[in-house]
Amino acid sequence: MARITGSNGERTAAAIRQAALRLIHAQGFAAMNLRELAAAVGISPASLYNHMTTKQSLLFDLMLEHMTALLEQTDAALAAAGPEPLARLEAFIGHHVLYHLERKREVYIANFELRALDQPNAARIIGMRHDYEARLIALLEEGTAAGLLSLGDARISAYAMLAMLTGVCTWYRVDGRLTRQEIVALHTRLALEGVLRRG
Amino acid sequence: MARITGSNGERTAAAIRQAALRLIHAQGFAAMNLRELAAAVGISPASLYNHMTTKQSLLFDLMLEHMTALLEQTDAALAAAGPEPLARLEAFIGHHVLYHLERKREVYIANFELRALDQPNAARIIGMRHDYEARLIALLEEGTAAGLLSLGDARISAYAMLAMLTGVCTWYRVDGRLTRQEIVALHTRLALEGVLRRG
Amino acid sequence: MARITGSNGERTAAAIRQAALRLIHAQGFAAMNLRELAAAVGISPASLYNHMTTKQSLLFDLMLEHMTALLEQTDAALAAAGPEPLARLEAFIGHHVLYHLERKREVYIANFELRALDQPNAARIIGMRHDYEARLIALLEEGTAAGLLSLGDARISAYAMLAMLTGVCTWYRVDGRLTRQEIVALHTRLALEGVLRRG
Amino acid sequence: MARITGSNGERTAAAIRQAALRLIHAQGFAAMNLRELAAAVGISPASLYNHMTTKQSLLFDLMLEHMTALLEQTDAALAAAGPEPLARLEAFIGHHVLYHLERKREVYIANFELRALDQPNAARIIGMRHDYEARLIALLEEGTAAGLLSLGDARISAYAMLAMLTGVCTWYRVDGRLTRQEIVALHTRLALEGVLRRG
DNA sequence: GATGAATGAGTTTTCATTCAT
DNA sequence: AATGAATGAAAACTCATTCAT
Repeated sequence: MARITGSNGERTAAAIRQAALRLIHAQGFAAMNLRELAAAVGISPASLYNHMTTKQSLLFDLMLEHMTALLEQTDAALAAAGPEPLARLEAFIGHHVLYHLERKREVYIANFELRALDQPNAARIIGMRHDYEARLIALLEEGTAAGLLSLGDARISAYAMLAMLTGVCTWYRVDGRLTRQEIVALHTRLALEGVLRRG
Repeated sequence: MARITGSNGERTAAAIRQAALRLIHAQGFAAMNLRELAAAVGISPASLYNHMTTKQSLLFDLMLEHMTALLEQTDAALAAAGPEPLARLEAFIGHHVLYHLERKREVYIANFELRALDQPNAARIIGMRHDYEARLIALLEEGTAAGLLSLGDARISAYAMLAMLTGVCTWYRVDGRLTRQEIVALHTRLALEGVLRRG
Repeated sequence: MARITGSNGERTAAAIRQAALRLIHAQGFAAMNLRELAAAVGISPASLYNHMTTKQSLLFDLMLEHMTALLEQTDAALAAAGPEPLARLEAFIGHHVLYHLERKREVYIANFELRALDQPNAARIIGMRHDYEARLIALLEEGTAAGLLSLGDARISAYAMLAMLTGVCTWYRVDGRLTRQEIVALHTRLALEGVLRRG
Repeated sequence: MARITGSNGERTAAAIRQAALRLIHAQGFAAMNLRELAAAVGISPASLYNHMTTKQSLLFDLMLEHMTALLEQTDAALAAAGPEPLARLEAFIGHHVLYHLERKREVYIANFELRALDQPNAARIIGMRHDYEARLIALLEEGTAAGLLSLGDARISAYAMLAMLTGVCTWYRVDGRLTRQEIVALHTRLALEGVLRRG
């Protein structure tokens, strides 16, 4: 008999993912233990294994889901932005900041728990991250080619911009002083001013 | 009779600190185990305890030494820069990047292993970090008051700048393509352009 | 679905308690290690922790169970003895000796491992022991008030009697020369003669 | 060059013995560690080994010294008491109580840390203890032969008396309510009444 | 799908002891 | 006689994982 969508099993699996995101973000993957995770979900440690294969695979699944979503949504945002280089760069920045505000835990984990991944898993995530960085580098090069930007070095500039824009994950609080739009605007300016070519 | 300076004891203690920096940076504090650390130093795990009290205190000592040095050296750099707001801001940025290039492991650890500290220890380090951030915020405010800068928000701008400038720790390699001076120059421009007031 | 009574879990827990009594009695709490205990039960050291929280709590549980039983059974024996002071004193002595013959290990542990308990745990057991001593002191005072006993000091006499009567734990063997009844009779006489008032 | 009596070495050795008595009595031999002992004496753990060979031998030496003194002093007390059986029994009891009041820690240790001794050491101390018990058993048998005492069983009576008389170690405080003479008198009566033959 | 019980391998830390100085 | 540093062995306890039910 087929189980209906949102069945107990699926709900438990989702709860595990949510709790894992919270705990890994708060304590780090190595410091999170499965007893805690199980307790946070309200099941026994043994039951966790009905929904995941190993602790390692749980981490990998979380990261993979995040990187996949990030790449897809970024491509969608760029597609919607049209062909103009500056508009595309702004679209990238805007999407990056918004996504990072909304999914700061996934982002943090994907950035800082890479070292906790086994080799094949790590390689896969690193590859996706390179893909992502490549999109920004390409945008910077397009802009430079179009005479709109001026940079010392496209790769290093891209890294610096990503570090800055990703920094929001560190301090953002949903109930903070600034609205998301203000944060996006502020960061867009901070990022763009550093690369715009001046008359 | 006093032991000679540079005795085996002191050398061992220094070797432990160096190895700990390397291992914690590479794997994270929770994932580093004391067997590994001892092996890296060439002593037995038990001998570690002739030079530290607990694993936790080792981490704290490493962080405290770093934050103390960072604050002292920053103050020295600002003192040397004289009174001019822009010169002072540039001095801060330049020192920050250089320090972070040279001590990327300490920096990385101090940023990402805060969660591994016990409460009282964490509070102390967080306090020092606030002191550091406060210096940049003050510089931004001085510059704004002097009509030289224009920012959306001093605190958020400071955070964004620090995130960007600290990002070098992530990818910097001693034998990389760019010289330190190039990296400093590149980041100084990226950071300053975002906040300078335009005619 | 509820687990059946006497399940493996309960049986294991009981086996741990029995083995712990034996080992602590033979070697002392500090000298007993959990490897030995686990081996005696036939499980791995890690499995011990499915049935206890810490080594310390194991000791406390053992002592608490014993003191609770001792107080309850003593009260039952006194209740059964009726109101006559001498009969009550004899009932106390008889019960004390029999209980101590039967549970010599618990008694020994409760007497000599108090120092191994953490402060709050120790205070609780010491309180129960005072309750027990208070019952004998009260009996001695009743007997004195009724003109049946004559003592130098009720408290010291009670301590001396308890020391003597508890001494059986030191040398008693189930297969020894004397029957329990003989041992009880002998000690009742030794104890009573020292306090009876004479014509 | 010969060292003068009371030299530093001897004083340290004596301090170690005193501190060891205190710590073993308070915590038990297995629970006392040599770091603590060294700290109590004010030297380093390594220095302990200039005055003892092993932790085990320290315990044995303490016990041996005590048992030797106990046997010698008992014999002296009996010799002084003359030939009369009751006088000798009283002398034994009086001496036992006084000695146990004065050296309660040695006594306690000798009684309860036997299990911590290695086999050959344990056998030697147990032998001396049997010698001591034999003296009381002999006194009880002499008294019975002389028609002065009446006992159910000389050995068990001796054990019970020793347990009672040794009990003072448990609660005696130098600054307590009763004088030593009162404690001796009280225990002499408690012990004798239980065994005296009645017309 | 859930779980109590079990476990091998590992963790940090302690300990008695040694030894060069 | 004293000690800082070192250490093998062991301690209590934790952890991810398994499995019968």
